[in-house]
Amino acid sequence: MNNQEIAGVLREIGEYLEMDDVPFKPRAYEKAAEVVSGMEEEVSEIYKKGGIRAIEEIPEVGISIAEKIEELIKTGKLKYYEQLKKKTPVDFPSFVGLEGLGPKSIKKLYKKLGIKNIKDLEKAAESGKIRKLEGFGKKSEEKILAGLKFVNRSKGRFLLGEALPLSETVKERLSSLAEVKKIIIAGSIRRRRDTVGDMDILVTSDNPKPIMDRFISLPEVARVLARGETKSSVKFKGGIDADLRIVKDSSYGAALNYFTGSKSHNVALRRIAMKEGWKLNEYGLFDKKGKQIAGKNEEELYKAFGMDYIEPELRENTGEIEAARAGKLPKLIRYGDLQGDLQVQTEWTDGTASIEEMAVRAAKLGLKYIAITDHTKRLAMAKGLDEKRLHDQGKEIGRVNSLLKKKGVKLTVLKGAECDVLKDGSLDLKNEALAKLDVVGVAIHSYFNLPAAEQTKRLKKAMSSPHADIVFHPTGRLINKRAPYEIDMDEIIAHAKKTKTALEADALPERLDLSDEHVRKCVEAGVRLSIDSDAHALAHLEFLPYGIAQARRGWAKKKDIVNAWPLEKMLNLLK
DNA sequence: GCCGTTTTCGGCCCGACTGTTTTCAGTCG
Repeated sequence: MNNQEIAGVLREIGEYLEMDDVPFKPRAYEKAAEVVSGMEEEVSEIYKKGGIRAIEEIPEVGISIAEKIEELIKTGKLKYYEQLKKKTPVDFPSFVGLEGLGPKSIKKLYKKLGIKNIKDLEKAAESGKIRKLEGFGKKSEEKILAGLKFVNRSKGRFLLGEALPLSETVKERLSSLAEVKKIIIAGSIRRRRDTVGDMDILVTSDNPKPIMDRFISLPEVARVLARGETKSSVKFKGGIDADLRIVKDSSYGAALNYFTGSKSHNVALRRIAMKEGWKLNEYGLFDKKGKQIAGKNEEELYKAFGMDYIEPELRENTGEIEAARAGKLPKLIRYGDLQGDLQVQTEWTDGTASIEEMAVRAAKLGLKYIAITDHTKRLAMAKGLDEKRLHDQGKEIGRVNSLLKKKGVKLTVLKGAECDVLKDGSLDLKNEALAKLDVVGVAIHSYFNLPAAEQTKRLKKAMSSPHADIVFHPTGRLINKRAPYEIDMDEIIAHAKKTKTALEADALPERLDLSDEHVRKCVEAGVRLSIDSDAHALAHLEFLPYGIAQARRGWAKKKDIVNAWPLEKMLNLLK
């Protein structure tokens, strides 16, 4: 049983308990489910290694939930869950994505109309049975029918690479209104999570009405979910939901902090406020007498808590609060800190632009060097380079470098390759060819389904090559499309340290491997990272900030990133 | 049911919006 399945059962138990108005327990199960579903390591593996004791070590999991997880792992079933399900046999997962229906309403619909799943619900709504129910009405029925049309479109999370540009568009459209004083995109987009569930927009104004009017009638809006004086919610045509909140300027910092989250970061701050006898909400930080202590801006807010300013990317309640109190937050790599890009493909293989075009664009973006890393011969589909063509490409790179020099462009093009890792872990090109390159990335493009032990061994062997400088896209995931291949990342990180191989934080928005957690482990282990665009076209060179964002989320500093160093120093850091 | 600078009991974040209500419950983030 995998983490998502375990989390699903825990979440459902929470819903059943909520249904019966059980106090506090629903939140406990919900929190445990959230933690389990967000874990990198399989709980079943943790159990295998350390038994029930190790499961109890998981945050938000105590003895009682640990026992239930143990039963799930051992038998694939859970008696407690089955009893709850027997009592109220509703199919909770089928209701996911339908707004406005929680456990209480679902229970009522089951008790009164025998509705068990979303199909039953649709029938009942269409035949007008719901509007007659006590506590429901005509509007509730209409809302359900309208919601049903969107259920399948809005499942799952969205790529940061989709949500961020859309949020910029919305921001621009609203900024033109004279009533808008400040406008900023908050939420998980501001924290730069690799995927986001929705879009949070914060505006300060003394006259919210015209802003709300404009917001709910934006051309991107498919449906208005709620509309109030200070808060409105819409669903955009692409399926993503967006909330707009409007507060007074004096509450800007508190509101921004509140709407940036994460939820658990906010809860932790509020706990601290409570201990001081203060109150923290989206309008400010208030003392016992209700007098505002802070809230105009975030810097002031954190200062009032005796903390250094915490960058949004760190606000996940994973130690940043303690570090900020102790003055020990890392000085994160900044968005302009990269000097080069070490993974760039061209028309020599599956890219669309020439070496020269890529170089000129990269220089325009302020980079000082790029490595041309086309695919190698095993990837025949992508016209992978053999030793001969790689040699020819080297000559072309020489020509481009002298041309750039003549033109006064201050950028160096490096010779490289994205060398394919064969099934047995050996590399696709001869050592003599690899030895002539400045930068060798190694990458897995085949046999994604090997068992973890074998896949780990395979990649470790590739990393042991004296020429392997960087592991490109080291998890192989495509977000929402392809799971990462099974690999023991802890072992890979340890081997990277031993062999002085860098791991790549791939900046392509649908890849973004490594995850923030991986980055943090690398940083703690002293393993260097490279942040590369993995560009296959000119426009892709602009993806680098997405990679920087994940590195920041993993607490990476400038010195942890090989391509944040000047050219000479960077080359020295490679093997 | 979990957690602990409140540490084995007694707390548990806080507020907006909606719809069906005459004062509030449910849902959401």
